[in-house]
Amino acid sequence: MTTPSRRNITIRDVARYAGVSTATVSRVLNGTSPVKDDLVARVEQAVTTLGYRPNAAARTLKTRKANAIGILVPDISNPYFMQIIKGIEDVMAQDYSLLMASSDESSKKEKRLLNVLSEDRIDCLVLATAGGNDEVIRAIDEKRNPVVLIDRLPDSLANRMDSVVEDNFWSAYELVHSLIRLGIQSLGIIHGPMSASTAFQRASGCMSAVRQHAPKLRVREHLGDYTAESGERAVDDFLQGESPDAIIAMNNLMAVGAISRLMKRGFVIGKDITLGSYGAIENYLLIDGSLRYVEQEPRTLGKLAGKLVQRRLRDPDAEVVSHVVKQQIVSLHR
Amino acid sequence: MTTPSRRNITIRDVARYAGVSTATVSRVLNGTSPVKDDLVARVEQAVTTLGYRPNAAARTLKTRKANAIGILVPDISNPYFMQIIKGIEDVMAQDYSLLMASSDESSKKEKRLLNVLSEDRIDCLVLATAGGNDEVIRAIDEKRNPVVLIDRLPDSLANRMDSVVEDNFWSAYELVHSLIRLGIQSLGIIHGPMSASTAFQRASGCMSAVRQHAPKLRVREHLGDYTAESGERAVDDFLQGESPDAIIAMNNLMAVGAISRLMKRGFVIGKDITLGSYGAIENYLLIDGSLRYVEQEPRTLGKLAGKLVQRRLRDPDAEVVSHVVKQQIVSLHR
DNA sequence: CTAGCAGAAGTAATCGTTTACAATACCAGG
DNA sequence: CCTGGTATTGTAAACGATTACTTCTGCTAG
Repeated sequence: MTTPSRRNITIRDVARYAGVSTATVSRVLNGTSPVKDDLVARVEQAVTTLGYRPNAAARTLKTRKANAIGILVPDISNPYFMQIIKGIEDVMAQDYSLLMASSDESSKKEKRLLNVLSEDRIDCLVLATAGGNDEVIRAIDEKRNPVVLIDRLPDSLANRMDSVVEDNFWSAYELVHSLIRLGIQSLGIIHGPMSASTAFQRASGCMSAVRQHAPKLRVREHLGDYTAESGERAVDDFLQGESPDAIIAMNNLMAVGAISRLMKRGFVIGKDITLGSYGAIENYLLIDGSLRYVEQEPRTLGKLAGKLVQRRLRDPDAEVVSHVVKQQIVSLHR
Repeated sequence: MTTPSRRNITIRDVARYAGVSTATVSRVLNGTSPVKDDLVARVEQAVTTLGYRPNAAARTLKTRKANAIGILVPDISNPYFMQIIKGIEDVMAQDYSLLMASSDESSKKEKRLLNVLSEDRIDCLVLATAGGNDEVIRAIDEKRNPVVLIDRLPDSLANRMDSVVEDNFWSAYELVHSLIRLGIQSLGIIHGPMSASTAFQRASGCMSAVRQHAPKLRVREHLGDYTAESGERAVDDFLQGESPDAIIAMNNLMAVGAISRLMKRGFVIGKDITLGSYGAIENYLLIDGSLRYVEQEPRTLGKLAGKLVQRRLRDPDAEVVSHVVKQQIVSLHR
């Protein structure tokens, strides 16, 4: 019905109803200092009968604690980030609300969201940056509230704030290396957008493995943007010429796009062509064919980030921590 | 670094720096009333050099507008709800922050989150309820801020607040009907948890179709909980006895579980057994085999919800709107 | 018997905005 | 040159909590 009855019940109403002062009500509610049992009872009574709920804005204004943490990721519909968020939730959600936003891999949108989030509505920001906002981010971390970087770590921010990232270089290196050991002669690599630090590091890892272990490997590269569509386009691109022995996609979504395109074109994955992916693919167990991928464990990563947040909130001056988590290379067969 | 320099820049600092009153600064910032050009310039100058950001809590306290909307769903990692959120974002995100939370299909957790969200931190709540909190929800809608129900619509809340739901009964009916027309003799149905209104309505639809079109159909039912694991258990359950001609799962995740289990057991979907699902399955195009499902279009649903939110915010006393969107039955073959 | 103190409750200032209201300046008409 | 209006700007009171500080008990120890 959404009826009026505007003007909410305030702590004053409760105080009046219980015949005590607002200070006492506040103390009962927060347990900040002892209150006689009978008064406690009267206050609690009043709270429930009036249906009082404290006003978060007022409390935040006064205490400078928002009891919320912000999470800003490039693509909230990507299961990878979703799992990270779940991980953070695992650790934080009892005491904090999570304010989430998605930049859609756009620096501009990210900037807008960063500005909104830094209007004192959160206590800490967990951020996987789309890139291009290093200055703003640094300013937020220094002036507003601590930032914990996840997944993406631009050089200019490294060691200036807490972070949890993967060993992208190493994992990509190992992934390519493992394909090389299979004896492939040609390889197609689908890169992510170079504005993302992960894409850049993974690309370096790939190239390094090639240089070191198979300098004569015929490599073709396609610059994607971490979306499934760009994975499809990459495959179309590669299949223009002689089809490569193997294709690797530098994130899960592009791998999905690639697989779907390959299957549509009649390839049997793991037989006609070898496929590698940085990151697991949801429901991949449903597919016939084999896949080699870097196992990312985003939920663990999220938990780590959550712990860093807690630590940082507890002690704002603790020294900066940078976690670099190592991944496994996994082979899946059916 | 997270250095101190605590005490943020306030509107007072800006006013002082620009040599005007706080009222003028506020007016420049919000464009609420005309200000002479030179003052505007000086204020803007001050804002940028000082790096001023308004304090959202103070503004919310004063204006009673949080510029945020809350979204509470039973499972934020389910792509279905994720797409709904995307849809809401499409419509709302320019002007509002989205505060999201997941109840994990638990009434208790939902209640806690409802309480937190209703502490005046949002202007409107979009809710897919896990069930069991009808009273609390009604109170929030009446006393705190408007609620728009999505996906789930408990009877006791129908017509009391805005809603966007699917025609669950009809869709489930049609899905079963379409299988019956294939000439199946036996059917396994994997239900969702009856605390969810959708599960109940879908179950009714299924049963009604059976009664009406194939009263002699051998039906077996399994009570799941909308998770993939429960889909797997259901298949195990069904395969204890004589395996049914067809199995349908009443949501996407349970269908994923069922498919995965069936494939593991060597069934070729669409050949050895017919599969139906309420809701599409991400990346299903990757699978060999055919599937018949109810196409849900969650993103559209989210957009509709977003529009209702906007309308409700514009006019709190507008009459209650209930959208019931119809679905298509889709057949997918490979 | 009273000073002193601890415990419990109340008073009122404060957080950073917005905005009703007051004040001021400027200008035209008489 | 004064009056009344309009256009800007300023002053200060809210919004609803928390909390430093004050006040008021009642009790104990000297």
